[in-house]
Amino acid sequence: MLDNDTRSRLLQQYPMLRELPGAEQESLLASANMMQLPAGTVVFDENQPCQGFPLLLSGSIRVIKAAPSGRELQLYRVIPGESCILTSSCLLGHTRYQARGIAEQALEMVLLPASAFHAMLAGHEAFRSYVFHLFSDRLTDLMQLVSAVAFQKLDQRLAALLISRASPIQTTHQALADELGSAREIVSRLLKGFAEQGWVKLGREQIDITDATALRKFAAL
Amino acid sequence: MLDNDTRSRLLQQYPMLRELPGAEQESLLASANMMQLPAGTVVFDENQPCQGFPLLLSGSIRVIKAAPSGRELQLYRVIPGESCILTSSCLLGHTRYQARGIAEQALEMVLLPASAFHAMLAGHEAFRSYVFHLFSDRLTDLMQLVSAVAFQKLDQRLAALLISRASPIQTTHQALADELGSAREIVSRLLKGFAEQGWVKLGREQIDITDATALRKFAAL
DNA sequence: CGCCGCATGTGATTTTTATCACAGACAGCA
DNA sequence: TGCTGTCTGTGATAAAAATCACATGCGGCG
Repeated sequence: MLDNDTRSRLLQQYPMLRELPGAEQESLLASANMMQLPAGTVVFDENQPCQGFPLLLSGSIRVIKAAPSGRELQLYRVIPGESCILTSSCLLGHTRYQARGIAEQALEMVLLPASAFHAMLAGHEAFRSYVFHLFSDRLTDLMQLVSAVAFQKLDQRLAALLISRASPIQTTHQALADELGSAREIVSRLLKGFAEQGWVKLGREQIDITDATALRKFAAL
Repeated sequence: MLDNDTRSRLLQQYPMLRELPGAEQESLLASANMMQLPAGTVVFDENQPCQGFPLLLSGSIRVIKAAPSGRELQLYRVIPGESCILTSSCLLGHTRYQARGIAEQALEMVLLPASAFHAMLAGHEAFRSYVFHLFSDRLTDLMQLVSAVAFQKLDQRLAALLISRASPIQTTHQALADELGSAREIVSRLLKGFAEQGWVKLGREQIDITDATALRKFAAL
């Protein structure tokens, strides 16, 4: 059961819900639950069965693969409005999660029970189309990622990662390494190289991009 | 327009089509086209717009990412009954292909026009469910692949590839390398190692697995 | 048979990434 | 102010892969 404020935020983030007939919308929201999770929470984990369909209101989820060695690689990030396609996949295929989801910041999300998810999918074009597009986008992302991991050198991937963020990038080298699936020392050394080229300026937990053009060019090839 | 033989093969490979009401089925099949392509044909390529939805009757398609260097990596293989999810993704997202599809053997396939695909998706639960499951399976595959490429050593990946095939494996080292996204020499050397362990016996364009258990164990970890 | 094209073996070398092992540095806090 | 935990820099080394450069060899075909 959701309060009015939550409802309106939900409808704002997920416009497709607005297309539901009123009664339907009512029963859907009645069956949903609000959840709040602190940053760092493992939202779901590999091999775990799937609870329901999450609709993110605030915060973000890093979806990662963890290697036994402790290294990890980010598959993608879920932001409000996007929901988590991996969950759809689990719910549809009745399989288990194949990755881990970690709350990057504190999360607010609404959890739709599996039954509601299936009903929505069966009954509502808007919802269906939303889920299809999610799938489609993720598939594209993942194919890009595979290709990058297989064929690109780490320096290029790092450069691409940097330019994908707004300039004073506040993060640790370890976090960047985790996103790229590499080790912290490597990232540190590469960043040092970039700094020597005058492309970035390094500080503690901060990276300023000073020559985005050069970085971009380097990332492209 | 399809002949009767093609129709019956289609319905056999794609049982979900049988669930369509007769008239519907009729119009669908009327709009479809039969295609035959020789082995080696590039069925679709990166950055190309999408023609329609393929239903494979025989043969198989290797879906790959090609690096500028000439190296390539197989993302997955499409076999009859499976269709090509990448195409769905294109049709749904109105984007272009993000990979290349190559006919591994001669293909027979039926091409559904985009309009028919959309109509089916909107109108028929069976078809929808079919497409959703395809998406779901591919997503799982791709996540596995990313993880393998990022974290596993080539020898393990090669071992896994070998045990996934029926024993006298008829292929070239180059083809294996292309599937793994690596170079021929590496595969040759690794195979030699496996042979020295007594796990396989090597011949020209042929690999016999002599100790599947050991290979499997090695692949697992 | 002899030749040609592809498939494979292999050494040498380089590049890239990972690992290990610390040292210094900074920030917040007691 | 001094301590502590985290973040970062760096050298040394190892490991894995890629690259280059040929040699060898098999098989089919003219």
